Amino acid sequence: MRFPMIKRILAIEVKEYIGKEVLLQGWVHRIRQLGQVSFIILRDRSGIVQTVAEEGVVAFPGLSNESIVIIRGKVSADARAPGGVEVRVRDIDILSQALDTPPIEINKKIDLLKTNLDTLLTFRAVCLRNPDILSIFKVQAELIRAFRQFLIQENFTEIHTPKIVATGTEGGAELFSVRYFEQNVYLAQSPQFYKQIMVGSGLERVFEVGHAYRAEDHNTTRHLNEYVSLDLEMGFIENEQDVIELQKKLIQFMFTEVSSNCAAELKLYKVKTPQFKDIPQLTLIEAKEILRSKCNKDLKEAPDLDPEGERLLCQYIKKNTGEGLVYITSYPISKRPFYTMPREDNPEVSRSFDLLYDGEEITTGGQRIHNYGQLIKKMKEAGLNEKDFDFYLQAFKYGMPPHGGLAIGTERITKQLLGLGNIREASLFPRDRTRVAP
RNA sequence: GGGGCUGUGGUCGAGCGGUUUAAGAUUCCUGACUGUCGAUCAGGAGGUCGCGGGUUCAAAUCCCGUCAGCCCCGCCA
Repeated sequence: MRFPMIKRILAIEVKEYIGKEVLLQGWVHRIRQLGQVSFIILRDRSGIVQTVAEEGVVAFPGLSNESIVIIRGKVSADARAPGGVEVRVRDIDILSQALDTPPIEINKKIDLLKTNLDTLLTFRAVCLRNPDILSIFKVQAELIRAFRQFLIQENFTEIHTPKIVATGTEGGAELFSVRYFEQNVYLAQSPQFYKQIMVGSGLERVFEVGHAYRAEDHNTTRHLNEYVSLDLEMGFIENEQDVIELQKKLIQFMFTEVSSNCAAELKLYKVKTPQFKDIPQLTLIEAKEILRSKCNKDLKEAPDLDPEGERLLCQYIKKNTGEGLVYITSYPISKRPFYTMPREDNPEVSRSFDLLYDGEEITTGGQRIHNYGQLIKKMKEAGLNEKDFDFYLQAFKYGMPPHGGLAIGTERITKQLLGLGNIREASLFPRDRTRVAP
């Protein structure tokens, strides 16, 4: 170590050290060489800062983009520098040299970077260095952090439930099968049963940030076979409206936090968080009627909206109310899992809901059945064997409060917020129909 | 699972039977420039046009197969 006396500072802190000697460590983001003066742009976790080498870069053989360096120099205020401050290079040490030119352009702005998604994913480790691409995951981390903070404030307890399970939530068709010593097990498609059990355990209010696995043969811009689910479940509710009310506050909090803590990242993607007053609610029947009468789309007897219907409906709602989100409620019970609570006044209609955000579903939730006998009956009707679900049914047999919950798709809300074209962009290392590496 | 489409230097792409020695942009290398900030200017490097077969006097271009990828639908977070 050549400069043991000086502590490292970050790029963002340079402006606080005008006139002082500093030590920076980071990546060579870009070199601009002009005759006898060279600009070396340094990148670290806090951002980028300009350094100036008066004698040119020839004094530092081996210096190239992406090499890891230690730069020592004096901070000077200069109106010509970006941000009005720069570091006058005294010395550079190369900690780790980049041996080759990166396959994609790391220092390019996102709107100038024309690289295809497939290439970006193939060179994922390299392309994540691009600050604009990396900022997607700063926003995502903030969404998750805010989700966690809000729920903790609301007295929820964070739980971690198994992803290796013996049975699925709905039966087994969309589950990945895994060899587990001498038996066959599955990857959990949802923490549904476990979070309900934990409501019954006495925690009342629980949440989980965890992976969910879907062995569905889909290949679209909004599906992953492994995704991060933001789940919550709460006891002692009146009905699904209590869950919706909580989620409205939750979503508002998440967006407010991202808006203030990720302002630069949102600006980069030219987006703003939705500034909703109140998220409107439509029953499925009302939604279909709007589509039929206002959007010239007749879904007839369809038990759900199709993707085009979701897009058109959101456009209509935005035009007429300014809201970017909309709840769809009262789905037919036949379209929902067996544990979904039916309405007392109409057992064909469920107390479940979806939340659409700019034309795409980001949440499904609802009230669940808490009556043991009713649950068994529904389970049998769904063709499931109650013996396989004894671990789950125990929670109900000995008394279960009325409860409900929901799940938010992390990659989906990230994609919708940033206006990304493909959900794979919102996953660090996406798992889709064919991609299992990197 | 069904349907549509695309594979051309590191990256992005034009060309879609014959003056094509495969355009252009960007990256990279060399040179010029003491204030760049998508630097600029000059020069240079980099491609058996995904792979295999076929049609033709002639194939990046047409046909078949194959592999890879993208998009839409069903389903869902």
